[in-house]
Amino acid sequence: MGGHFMVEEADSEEKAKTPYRCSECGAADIIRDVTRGELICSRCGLVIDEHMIDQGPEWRAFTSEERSRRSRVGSPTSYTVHDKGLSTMIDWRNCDAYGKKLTPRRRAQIYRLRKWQIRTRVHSSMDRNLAYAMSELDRLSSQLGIPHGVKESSAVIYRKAIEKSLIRGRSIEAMVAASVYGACRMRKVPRTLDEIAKQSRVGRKELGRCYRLVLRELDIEIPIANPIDFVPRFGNELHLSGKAQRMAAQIIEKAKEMGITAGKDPTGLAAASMYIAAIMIGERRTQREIAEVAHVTEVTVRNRYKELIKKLKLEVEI
DNA sequence: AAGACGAAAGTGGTTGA
DNA sequence: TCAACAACTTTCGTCTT
Repeated sequence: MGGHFMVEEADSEEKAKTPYRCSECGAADIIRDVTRGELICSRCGLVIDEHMIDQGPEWRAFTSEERSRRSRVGSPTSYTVHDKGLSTMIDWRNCDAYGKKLTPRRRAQIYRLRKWQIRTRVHSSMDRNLAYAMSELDRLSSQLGIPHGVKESSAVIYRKAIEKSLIRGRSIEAMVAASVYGACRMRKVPRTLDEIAKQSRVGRKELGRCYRLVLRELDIEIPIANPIDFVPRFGNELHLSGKAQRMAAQIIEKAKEMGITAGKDPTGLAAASMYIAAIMIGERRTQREIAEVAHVTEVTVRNRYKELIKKLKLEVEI
């Protein structure tokens, strides 16, 4: 029993989501792997679309479109150009160059111009910060291999953080890292705190603190970590089939229904259900292999999967 | 010999007084 | 602010395949 439950349903759901069919085998059994930004045929493994992928450092070769998109969030990377082109000052007197009073219409225009000049000046004070932050964001996101969209979200979060002046007294690096973590959670492309901490010069503790601050001060809706989101990434690292991954997802789903997921490490849960699923499908992996990709210990995998089997009444011959 | 198992002690974070 | 607490980790000896 249960060996292939609901696989069909998963299929139709995917079909509804993506119009794609595999050009190799014609199957509509397409898996969307957000982590890698790929659409993959789960039957033959053909990568159908990898356009969502973030190619890491290469993206620095800006297209003009990309440059304009980036200028929305950041500033030029050079420290020297900040004031260039902005050095004209608008006089505060409402007179023209000859000392004549301005017409009301003209005055209104000048008023708007002044306003914008002030605004741009405020911006330029942020620029130094942003310039540094964005280059750090570049580095971090390419090292972590996160997709473009998530990076953009990170930038938006960071900007909000600046506007609320949350950066003061904290390191830029830490706040960038926290923004990235938040964006990953938001976009359901989970990275663990540890993974991010390892790539930045920020300790796990500090990163967690900053993240919580960001969470509290800017009210961003961030979905609670879902173990299922880890499945595709871990699954690919373990070379598990799509079938096994779906099975793991279903086990997690069941566990959630039974309410035994609260307070448990989501990565541990993902690891355990993948262990079970792999065995059920006949693609057994050792606890050690799984523990390694999930960054938890074998003991945790063990404890979780014992609990899952017991509570979910899964019968598995180990 | 590698993998799985579980006990015991330690660690960092949350909670409630 | 502090102690209790639950979850997770580390370590290690034993059992199983």
